[in-house]
Amino acid sequence: MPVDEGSTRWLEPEEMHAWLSFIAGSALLESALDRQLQRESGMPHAYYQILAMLSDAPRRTLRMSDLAAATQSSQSRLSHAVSKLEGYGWVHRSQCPDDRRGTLATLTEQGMAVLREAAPGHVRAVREHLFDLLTREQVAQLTDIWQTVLAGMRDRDGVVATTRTVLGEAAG
Amino acid sequence: MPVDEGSTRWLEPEEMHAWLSFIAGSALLESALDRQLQRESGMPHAYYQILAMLSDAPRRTLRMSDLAAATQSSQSRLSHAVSKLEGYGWVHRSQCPDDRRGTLATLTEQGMAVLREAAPGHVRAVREHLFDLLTREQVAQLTDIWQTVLAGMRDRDGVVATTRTVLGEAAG
DNA sequence: CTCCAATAGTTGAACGTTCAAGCTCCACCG
DNA sequence: CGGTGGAGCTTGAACGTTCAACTATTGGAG
Repeated sequence: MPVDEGSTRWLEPEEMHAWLSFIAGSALLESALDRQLQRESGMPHAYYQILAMLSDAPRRTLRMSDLAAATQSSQSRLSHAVSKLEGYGWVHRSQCPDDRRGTLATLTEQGMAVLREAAPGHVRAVREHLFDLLTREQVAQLTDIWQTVLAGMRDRDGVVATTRTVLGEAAG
Repeated sequence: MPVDEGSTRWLEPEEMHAWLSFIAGSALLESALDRQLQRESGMPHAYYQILAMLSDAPRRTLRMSDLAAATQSSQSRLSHAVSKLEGYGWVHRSQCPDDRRGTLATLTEQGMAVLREAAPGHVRAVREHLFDLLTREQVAQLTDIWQTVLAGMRDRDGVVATTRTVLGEAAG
């Protein structure tokens, strides 16, 4: 229940325009990517990200909590997702040696193969809908903007969001 | 099923960094907004957007298809959502006079009241997580980037995405 | 005028996510 | 060393979205 009344700093026209542009653009972009992946590889973008992060990790293995942080998903969401991926045979769960509460998720050979199949189409879509439309400068600006937002999150919520390193071309 | 092999233009390091930053930042931002709205006003961000768009329309009324375009949602998604909102008494459906296939959605007084209650907290969250962290210049860059993306979508898919005008301070 | 493709909207089932609860195990304090 | 708070993960139900039908209506083309 909002308390405010009177003291609200509404968005200024330029901010409102920026906000509507971002909301609209990013929603359409995300749904385009989701549809492309669903159509050509039978998985949502979120699952692709899980596979991609795993593919880039040492031994293609990550602890559930690290994988959750790397994909910006809740533990619950990740747990459900990995169950599904495990059902497909794309990911394998095992017990964490040093911490018996822990679970390790490993990308299987089959999962790797699926990812390799999916990657080119996905990258093409990302290019087509985003990077091929932007200048080098805009790419740099995009990075700065979202790094700033991420830094803000970290300051607020205490350290989270361990945006993993490169991930390279997911299917190297 | 991807065809490619060999000819894929992978993302360059700067693009990869931009991509991961954007994906992570926007996901965390969106989920922060969703949680704030759910907690303080009992509705997801998508529903807020529907109410906001209606509040800004003449007679607080929009045709379903226009409302769908304005909120970047599929007709199906909107139809389900409006059913829910109608159940709460926040939106009212009526038949379109000029086109008997059409349906009009109108924001009720009660819906307007709920939106007015929700708006300050939502705007505060948007500021806190985004605009208060960015410079004026970055706000302008953000706008340009996403307008470019939207233009790309329109070129590709043929005209869609009628990003409505201002929407003002949703609760004027 | 009659057809017929296209447009507008809805519906139900399948899917993925959130939320709250629960379980196991670790860590640390006394 | 027993106890307790918290971390790590999972589960099931509720929720919102997608997908694929399906109905009803419109706007031409012949």
